[in-house]
Amino acid sequence: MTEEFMRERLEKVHRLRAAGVDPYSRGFQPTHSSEAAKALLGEAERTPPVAVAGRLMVKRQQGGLVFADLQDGHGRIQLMANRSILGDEEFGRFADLDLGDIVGVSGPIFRTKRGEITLEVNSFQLLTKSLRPLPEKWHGLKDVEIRYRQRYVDLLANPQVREVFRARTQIITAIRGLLDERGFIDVETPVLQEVPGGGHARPFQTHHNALGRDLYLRIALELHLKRLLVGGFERVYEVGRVFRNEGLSPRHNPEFTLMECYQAYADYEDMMQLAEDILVCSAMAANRPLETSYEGEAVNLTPPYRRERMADLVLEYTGKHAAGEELNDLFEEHVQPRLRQPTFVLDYPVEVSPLARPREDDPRFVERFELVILGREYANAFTELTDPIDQRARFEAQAAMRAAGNVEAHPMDEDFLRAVEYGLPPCGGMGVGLDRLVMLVMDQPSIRDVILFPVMKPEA
RNA sequence: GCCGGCGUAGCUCAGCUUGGUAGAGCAGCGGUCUUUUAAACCGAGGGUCCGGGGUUCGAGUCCCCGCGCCGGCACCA
Repeated sequence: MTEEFMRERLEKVHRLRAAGVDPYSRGFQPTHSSEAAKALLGEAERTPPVAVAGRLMVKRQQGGLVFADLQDGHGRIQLMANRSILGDEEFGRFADLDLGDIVGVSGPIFRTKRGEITLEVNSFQLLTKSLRPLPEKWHGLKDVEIRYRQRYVDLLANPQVREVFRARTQIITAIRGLLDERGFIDVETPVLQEVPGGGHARPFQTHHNALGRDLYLRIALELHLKRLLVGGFERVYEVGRVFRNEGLSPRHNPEFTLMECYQAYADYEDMMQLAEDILVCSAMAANRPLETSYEGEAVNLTPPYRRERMADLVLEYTGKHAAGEELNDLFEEHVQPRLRQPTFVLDYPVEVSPLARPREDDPRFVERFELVILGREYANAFTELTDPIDQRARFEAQAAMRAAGNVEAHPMDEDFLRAVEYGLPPCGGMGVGLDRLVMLVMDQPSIRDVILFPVMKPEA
């Protein structure tokens, strides 16, 4: 069927070329978007001619009239071609256009008897001939496999999907704006790294031919950003892709987008404030309310968020006094899934936080928090460890775990230690997984719904 | 990696339990129709039923293997 369909369209392409029409032409200049063209009419009966361009999505022929919906980057506008205006030949050419074709049209805007704001086609130009059939106009494209593999079809067939990705961009732009406004500078650090540090995750390995050595794709942004604080930048951030060689799930894509920021002379209390600001600014950027819901569950993102020490939460939910990795394990198993409203979980065990500053009153714990909403983490931050002697000891402890077979233990990074030995100012830092943030704000159930081209196995 | 569900026309879906060699709507094709809005009406088409094997006189349907997708677990601050 596809073969037959495409053969017919290809024959049409040849016929058009033979008739002197370029089915892949250019030079059409739209004067208005579909939205702007519709807005132009106001209360008037007719406007002067405008030019719009886009893809034909629906066609309805009524004898000497053809109605069609033209979709552009902003929305849709109805077109009406009239045989008695265009003449037989041009009208025939318009009626011969296919769904999926990209066309430029010119003419005045008016209102039909049914009240639909419509462009009366005075002239038109085929810009791009489409060779493949569009998904169904009413049900759209539902098959998730095609939606993810051929996102271009998903985007052109399902307007809500375009809105999600537009919102994603608006959220990230707003977060950048917030940080820029506060004096953070937007930097770029290496994706290809000798030592994949700053987190606990299995890295992707690659190879540089000319250097003749293996490199890793970064799993986090942290260690290079802190080097920049050593260099004298006092507030830095990066929005960047990181890569973790782990399983896939509705919450995990092997590559995802992380925002990390570091602020000299700040601590994790400041980062909590910043986290709240980022959540609020994200919801606003996407035009979503703070009192909202995710997959049907009510959630209120209005600050201030509850703050609880991890040890207190574990005691409350399990009745157990615990410390170290056991505390963290108990928290993750018994507490985190039950934290539904936004909660800052404070003061992690030092054993699971090799880059964070110990609490002065109890060095078994560090000044670290994670922001948990609906059982999921949205931010991870600490008052950074600035003592190079302690940092070296932490790395050595991690190296021992690594030697004992823990592949996710933090690797030794001598250059980072050297930087810290020059002097890292006291600072707070935070990381926010932006994909999951967009999922929350836009109420999307899968990370694949907020990543344009998620990782898939090969077809066939 | 393990467990479960799913895979039928370009798209959205029936048919599978109770085997008898495939159906609808939209899209496409041919025709009628000058203000339509999921938009009509008439007509003729269109399928390696994910792939491979097996059981059977006969498999879209039952069994086995494989592939892909979805979900859960494992993994994953």
